Amino acid sequence: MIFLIAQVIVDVASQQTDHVFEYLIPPELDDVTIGSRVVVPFGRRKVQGFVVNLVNQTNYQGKLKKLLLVVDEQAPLTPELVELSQYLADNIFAYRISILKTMLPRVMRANYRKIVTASSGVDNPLFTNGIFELTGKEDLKIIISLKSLIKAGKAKIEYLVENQAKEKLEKCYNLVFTKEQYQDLTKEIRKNAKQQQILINFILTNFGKFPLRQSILAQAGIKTETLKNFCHKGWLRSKLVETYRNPLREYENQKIKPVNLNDEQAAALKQINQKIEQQEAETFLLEGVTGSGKTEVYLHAISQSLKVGRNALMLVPEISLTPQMVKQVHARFGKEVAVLHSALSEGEKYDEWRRIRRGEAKVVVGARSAIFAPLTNIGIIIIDEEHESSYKQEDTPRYHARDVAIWRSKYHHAPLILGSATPSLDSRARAQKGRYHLLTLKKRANKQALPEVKIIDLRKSEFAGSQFDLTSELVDAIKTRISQQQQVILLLNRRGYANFMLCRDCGFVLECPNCDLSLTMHRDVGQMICHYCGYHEAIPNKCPNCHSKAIRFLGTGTQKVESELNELLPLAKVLRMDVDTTRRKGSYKKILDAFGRHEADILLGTQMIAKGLDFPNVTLVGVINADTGLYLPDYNASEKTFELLTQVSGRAGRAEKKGQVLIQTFNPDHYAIKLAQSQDYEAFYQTEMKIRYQGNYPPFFFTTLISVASKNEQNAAKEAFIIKRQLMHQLHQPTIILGPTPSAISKIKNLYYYQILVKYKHEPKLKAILHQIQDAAQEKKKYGLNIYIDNQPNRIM
DNA sequence: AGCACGCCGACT
DNA sequence: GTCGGCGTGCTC
Repeated sequence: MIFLIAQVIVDVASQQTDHVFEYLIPPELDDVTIGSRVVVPFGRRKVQGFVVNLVNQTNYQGKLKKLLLVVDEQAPLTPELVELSQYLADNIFAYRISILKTMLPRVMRANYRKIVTASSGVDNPLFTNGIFELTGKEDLKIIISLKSLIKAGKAKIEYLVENQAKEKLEKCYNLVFTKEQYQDLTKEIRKNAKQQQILINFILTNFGKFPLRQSILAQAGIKTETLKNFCHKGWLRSKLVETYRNPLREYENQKIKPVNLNDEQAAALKQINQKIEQQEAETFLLEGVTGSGKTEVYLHAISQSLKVGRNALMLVPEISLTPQMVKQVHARFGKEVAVLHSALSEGEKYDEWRRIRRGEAKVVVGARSAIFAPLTNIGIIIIDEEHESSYKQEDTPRYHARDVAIWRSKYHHAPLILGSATPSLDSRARAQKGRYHLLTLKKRANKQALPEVKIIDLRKSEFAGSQFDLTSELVDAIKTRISQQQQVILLLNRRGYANFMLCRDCGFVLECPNCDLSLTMHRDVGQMICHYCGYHEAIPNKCPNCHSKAIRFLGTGTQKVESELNELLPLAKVLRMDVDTTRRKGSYKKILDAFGRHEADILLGTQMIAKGLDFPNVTLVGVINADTGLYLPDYNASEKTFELLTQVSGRAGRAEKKGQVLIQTFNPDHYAIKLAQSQDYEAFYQTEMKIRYQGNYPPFFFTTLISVASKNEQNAAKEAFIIKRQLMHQLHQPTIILGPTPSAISKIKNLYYYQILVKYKHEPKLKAILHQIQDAAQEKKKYGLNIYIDNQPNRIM
């Protein structure tokens, strides 16, 4: 079927352009398909766009323009992804173009340039080599004079759409003679030309395997100069071929056999495999205690999917995409694996993505955005640590990878596994209702007992040293473990040295001038730093308000605990891991590798150390303050605390040696902490559900958060009230509308935030109303009002 | 979004 | 007169 017209979503993110624009397909571009990336004329500019449909009829009254270019040989988006973008646009209040762009590697975003070229004979000092490139930062005067030149026909403006995606090329060598002819050539080579002889022998022994890539020849010890020489003599011909930047190169040639499953794992797998074979969509919630071997079940399910000729997609949280984990999957599935995560360079991401798109990779492992991997024929989707909040993107498009996974699972008639030791209440409740199929793993795979967890009541404990951070009990336990050459993980969910500066005379707290937050003291850099906007100033030595010397730095961070440990345990080596020590690329891996080699006794860090780490020599986990997240004004504060404590406890005693966990808290009777102690997820689930029911919170209600931001506090509040009135007008019982209230951090980067929370059970009209609010938001942006809509937000603070 | 058109006040 | 400020409307 030949189509005449392409329907295109153009790369202009705005309300008024958030629909298809139609273009004629010129005969030379008849390779265009649904999902093609194209360049089109748009007004007097040129923009990139994506073809979402091909048709033969149009309702458009004006004259259609023609497509200018089809950018890629193979359409980057599959028809499935094009369809998915429409579903998401309807549900997450984002422009379709923003969704299409997030589905692709960053290098496939167009680079737009505007170039003014002088006509021949025009000599104007503005131009260099007859060209002036507009960057958008020029003086008004310059723009005016350029415009008048263009008007007078003395210059032309050109709009360029550049493709940033570059393929890596590698030199490759082709044969030009027959084997016999090469054999004859051997005689022409002088006896002392060792390099040439090596090469000719190589050619003869590897005959038939050519063309060969430079990298392979180099591995065989053949020098570039010799190859050049042969090409010069006409004995070989070189050409450039496309190659992949391979992030997994270092893992090549390792293959590990699957591990046998215990009866629980096998029973779970059987249910999953059945759905893989029958090609039926079903969501499984795999609830398994830490160390129960969920990963092994995933790997078997992936094998099964490959066995029936289908592909597999697996998501893991960014933080647990450690080399350890990637290695494991790669060792099992070898070259069929593609990985997608933030540690890859843009080029590597692009190449891994292309291997997937071309069907060369059958197993994809990646972080959140890998849920858009252009895999076809998916047989299984897995989301590990499904409770992780990082699966929801925090800025637009605010998609949740879990929702996308459910959509894709239905599209492909493939099962979806959501795995966790501490499932999100949402998922667990759905399993209760029968919407998900619950599978449980209660035993640890290596038959190790769960670690023994003890709570230390900070209100009646003795402290080691002069500070009130480390109890004697914890420090003694650390000493014991270190004396036995074992290692310790310590969690403190706060970075910096001290949380805030307080003046004892006037009560002044040093705050960020741009945000509604106190500044954190970072002693190593001598600065008070805002953790939200990065503002910093020197640490004061007297109160900035009353000039009293009686100032105190209160609240403990990882830096302070680090120095206390150095004081109390001068012989112990401590590695600190938080945002401050892992900012540089690769430093994360460096710290973990060093700890793995036992170059340190204690790993002290924020929540980034709580998840997925597997160090067999760690037998003690200490939580320095379990209360940091407990009283945040958010409905899921208990859930997050329980999750964190359970996850971090799971780091202890993963091998033969029994683990021990010590949790320091001021709230030893809080249910989240008590149940984390007994590591009883089911009991926590039951308790928390009652509280959610009483408070009308998820999973009993759906939520949507609408926030309004403005430089002017009154304007933000006023707009929020207008929106509330609009909602009240159209929504009914039992929908609850809370607010507007200032957000928990009412000012960030000099913008004031007001928010409204809509809690609803069934509100079919809500989507339409929110779309109206979003449409109106475009207009209000002009007056400095930003309106954000977040469906099922992670946080409602 | 970004670009042009068009209408109105200010200034050489 | 015309320069240039911003409001308005369109892009297949």
